[in-house]
Amino acid sequence: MLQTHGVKPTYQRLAILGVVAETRLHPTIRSLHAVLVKQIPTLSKTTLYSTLELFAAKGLVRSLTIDPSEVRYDGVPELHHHFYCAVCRRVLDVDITCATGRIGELHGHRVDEVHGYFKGVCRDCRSKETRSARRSSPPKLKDKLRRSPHV
Amino acid sequence: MLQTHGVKPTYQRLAILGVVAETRLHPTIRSLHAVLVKQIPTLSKTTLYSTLELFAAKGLVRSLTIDPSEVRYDGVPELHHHFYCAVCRRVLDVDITCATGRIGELHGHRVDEVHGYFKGVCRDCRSKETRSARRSSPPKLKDKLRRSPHV
DNA sequence: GTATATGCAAAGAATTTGCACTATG
DNA sequence: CATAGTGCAAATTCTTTGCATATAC
Repeated sequence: MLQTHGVKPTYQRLAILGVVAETRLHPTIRSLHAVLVKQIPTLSKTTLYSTLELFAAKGLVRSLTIDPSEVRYDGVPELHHHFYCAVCRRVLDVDITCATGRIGELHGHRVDEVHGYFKGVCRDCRSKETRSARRSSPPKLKDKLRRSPHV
Repeated sequence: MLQTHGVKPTYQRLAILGVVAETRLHPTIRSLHAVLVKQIPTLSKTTLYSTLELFAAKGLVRSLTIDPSEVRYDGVPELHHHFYCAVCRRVLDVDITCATGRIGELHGHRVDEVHGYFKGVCRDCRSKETRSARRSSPPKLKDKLRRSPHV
């Protein structure tokens, strides 16, 4: 997989690609580090940053800027779009194909990537919303869950 | 305009909304500050951050995360999508209406915002690309134009 | 006069860089 | 061995916060 894309398969890179490709949780650098350190105790975030940038350049992963505070990574090769829940901060896959054919050209610009970002409140969080929750004042950022769920 | 959205019209807010609403350059906090300080020398970035967060909450502007390094703001009320040029880092409007009707509901999730982000190289930068430019090594981030164009 | 808005300075957090060390072929 | 990958620590930059001052109704 790595060789076919011109990337030297090191121990770290294989482990990183494994996690990104098998999960659909759209991990962040931080969550990847938290998970992978168990397996590779010396793994640094520097390596994660450079490796994921390399993977993105080689088309092995896509980087998502749907979460305003952290970059998310997607290792599923099929082009698809995403939903971001402002409450639980999960990123979910959306399977509509609309606009995905626009890769190539648009208004004379060369289009390399198309990202469809839908933002709102996911089904799970909607059902948990209570009147008391709606009534409370908006949380400060540091009280919000800045940390996304594992991986 | 401000009163109708439940926002007290202060001097700063009027000036900020004026710039964001009249330009189509999708300004950042930094570029807004650079422009507005000429008119309001004491204007702080703190005020810009809190004001634009307020405007976004009231639906007066939309915040775009298409530029991975800075939040962009869009004051044009009509729903539209965006193109990001990886070379000159401009954000351009795109007039396709695809997926804009998805606001409301999707897979049971409540959708408040839809963002269509197209990324690539804009028409102007394509025509400027020379063989020597293509041959040069990728620039370091600090050598890239981190600063977006004015406003 | 009380509530809200503004602004400064400091803190917080994600990302990038410099450089030394290590592993790969 | 030479090249390329890794990792630590420091630096950079965007964003948020705490609190003091100023403004508005």
